[in-house]
Amino acid sequence: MKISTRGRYALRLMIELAMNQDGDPVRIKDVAVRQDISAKYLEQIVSVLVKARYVRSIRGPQGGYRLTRKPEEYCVGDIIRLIEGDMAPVSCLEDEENHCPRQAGCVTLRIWKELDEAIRSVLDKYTLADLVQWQEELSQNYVI
Amino acid sequence: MKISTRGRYALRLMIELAMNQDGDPVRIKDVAVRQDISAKYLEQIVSVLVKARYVRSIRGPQGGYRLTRKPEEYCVGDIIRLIEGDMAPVSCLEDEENHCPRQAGCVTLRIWKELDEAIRSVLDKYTLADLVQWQEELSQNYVI
DNA sequence: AGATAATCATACAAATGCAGTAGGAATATA
DNA sequence: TATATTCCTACTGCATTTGTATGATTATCT
Repeated sequence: MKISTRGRYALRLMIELAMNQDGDPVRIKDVAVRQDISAKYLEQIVSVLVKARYVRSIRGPQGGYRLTRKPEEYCVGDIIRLIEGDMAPVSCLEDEENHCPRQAGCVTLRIWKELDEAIRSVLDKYTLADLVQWQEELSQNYVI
Repeated sequence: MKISTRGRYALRLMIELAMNQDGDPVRIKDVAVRQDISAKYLEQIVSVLVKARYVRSIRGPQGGYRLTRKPEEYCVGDIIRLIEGDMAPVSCLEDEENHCPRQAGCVTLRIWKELDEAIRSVLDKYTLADLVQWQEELSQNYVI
């Protein structure tokens, strides 16, 4: 039960954008180098973010990407779920209503629901702003 | 990020065994029918449980499987992890020590650690005895 | 002893998802 | 017009998942 590279890459990309919100738009190529990710692969990932209006793209030279909102308005769970799909640990819990015919007598479901809640609460607890702040704290430690 | 059928089937199998601890050994065939799982597939899963000494097998006619310990001595996480492998949400957290070269400057790691903890705490919170009890409560409700 | 009922072992296979690679089209800048 | 960037889509290799299939082994019962 792993988070895929797509989800993790998307989050790292979003952190980079959040940290450069005041400067020029951020190019995929640069992120790819800094984060050691295939640029072509990152392109596919960012295109999902663009379509969801999480980021805005600027084409042509001096182009790149920018967040459309403030970092504190993106919670980690939103980004992960957008790229990764539903994060429910079992498919019974994906939709609003459970379609599993066994659900009435299924005691394991109770565990999965609790697990789902736990996962959700961690992922929805932090925003990009938190991650940016941690990153800045980290960098400071290294400079000193 | 889903729990596989193998892990879920294993848990349901273990619940069946826990509920029949006093009676005859439980046959795979019967569990397969009741739980609507391929018997041959279940055989493969149970063999892992046998090798780990989570259950004992009795061969030949009137044979089947039995728990080796009391239901309250199996926590859900143990069963899931045995069948499913490590449940850490990222591979960096699989081993005792993190081998990722990026770890020192990786802020997302903090999220994944917290997520790992949350998952672990839910899965390790309940034992087979809890599940058996819930199952019995459920059945009662239907009888009345 | 022999038929039978169960577990045990292993190989195979179809489907799916993951993690990219590849090639080029579209667009904006200088 | 050359260039730098995003955008689009197809393809591919690999691993994992979810089983099937076949038969060997072992114990029981008549």
